[in-house]
Amino acid sequence: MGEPWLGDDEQLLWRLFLRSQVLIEAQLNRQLQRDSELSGADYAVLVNLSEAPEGRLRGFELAGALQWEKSRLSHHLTRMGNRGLVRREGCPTDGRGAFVVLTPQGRERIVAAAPLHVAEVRRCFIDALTPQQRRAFGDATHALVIALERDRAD
Amino acid sequence: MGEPWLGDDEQLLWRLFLRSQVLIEAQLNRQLQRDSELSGADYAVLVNLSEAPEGRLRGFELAGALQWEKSRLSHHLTRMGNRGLVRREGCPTDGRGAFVVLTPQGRERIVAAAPLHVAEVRRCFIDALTPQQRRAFGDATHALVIALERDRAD
DNA sequence: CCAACCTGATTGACCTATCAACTATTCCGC
DNA sequence: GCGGAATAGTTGATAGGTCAATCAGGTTGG
Repeated sequence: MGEPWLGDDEQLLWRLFLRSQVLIEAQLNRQLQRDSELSGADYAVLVNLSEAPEGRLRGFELAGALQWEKSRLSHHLTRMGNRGLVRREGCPTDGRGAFVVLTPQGRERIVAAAPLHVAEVRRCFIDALTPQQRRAFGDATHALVIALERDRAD
Repeated sequence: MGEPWLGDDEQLLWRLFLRSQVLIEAQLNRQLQRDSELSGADYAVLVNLSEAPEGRLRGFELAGALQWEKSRLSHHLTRMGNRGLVRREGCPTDGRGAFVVLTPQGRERIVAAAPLHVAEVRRCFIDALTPQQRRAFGDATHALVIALERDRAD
């Protein structure tokens, strides 16, 4: 299926999708910064660590979960380390590796931030859609993610 | 509607949405860079200019269309200017303002890039969805954008 | 057992984005 | 018209992201 160019409806759909991305990302980053002094990236790191046993993960696990490049993770952890949110710890069983550990401070911060952030997600994403729209949206998004991941072959 | 925390299905929906954003953005940026040596940001600027009469827009119009901060636009235009893609031109009727103008080079580049990019959008977005999914998805995304824009009150 | 290769992670250079401060001009009410 | 507010745009400092190079520690085949 599919001719070259995009039809009007297809174009509209695409532009709406792009716009929704930009708007929602901006809105949520604003909320995090305002209420919790965290960036979206900070939040994602903290959520992953806080859900891991003992608040610790190997670097490559964290990078995989976030789908970040290792160098991005390394730089970001350095900055978060300077703010006292995380700490690096050598791995006893693999001399190359390191654990990333949530500090008590970091845990406090994510515990305080999460409810506010989730409320904002609900307010401007979940509650903006009717239950039918949510189902349809989830269905379509799922198809999209499947296709994109097959495409990347990862 | 809407209790505090998110249910499992809501959580899944949200994480799918985030993931689809990351994947599709990465995929399209890769394609643009590989085939046309343009970033997504470059492409967005060039599309907006190329669709404007005479390939020229006032800075604030361009910033509005892209939903960019003025300083981001200014920096980005400087860089694109250095690469010969756009040019700044004073505005005769408003001494503060400036036009951003597509150079012949810039037009060549966007004309060459667009078909390849559109083909990729079709391949990994449009064609990944069935016609019903497209309709439902468009409907939901539209609701989302409306809500977000009302929210921003802009 | 050791050379070649792979993996986990860091670093530095460079590019891009954001924020706050600033300049210059226009608009507006009186 | 004039003083203050609003608008258009630039700049510089700083934070964040990407790429290529590097390094140390594992792994494996001959």
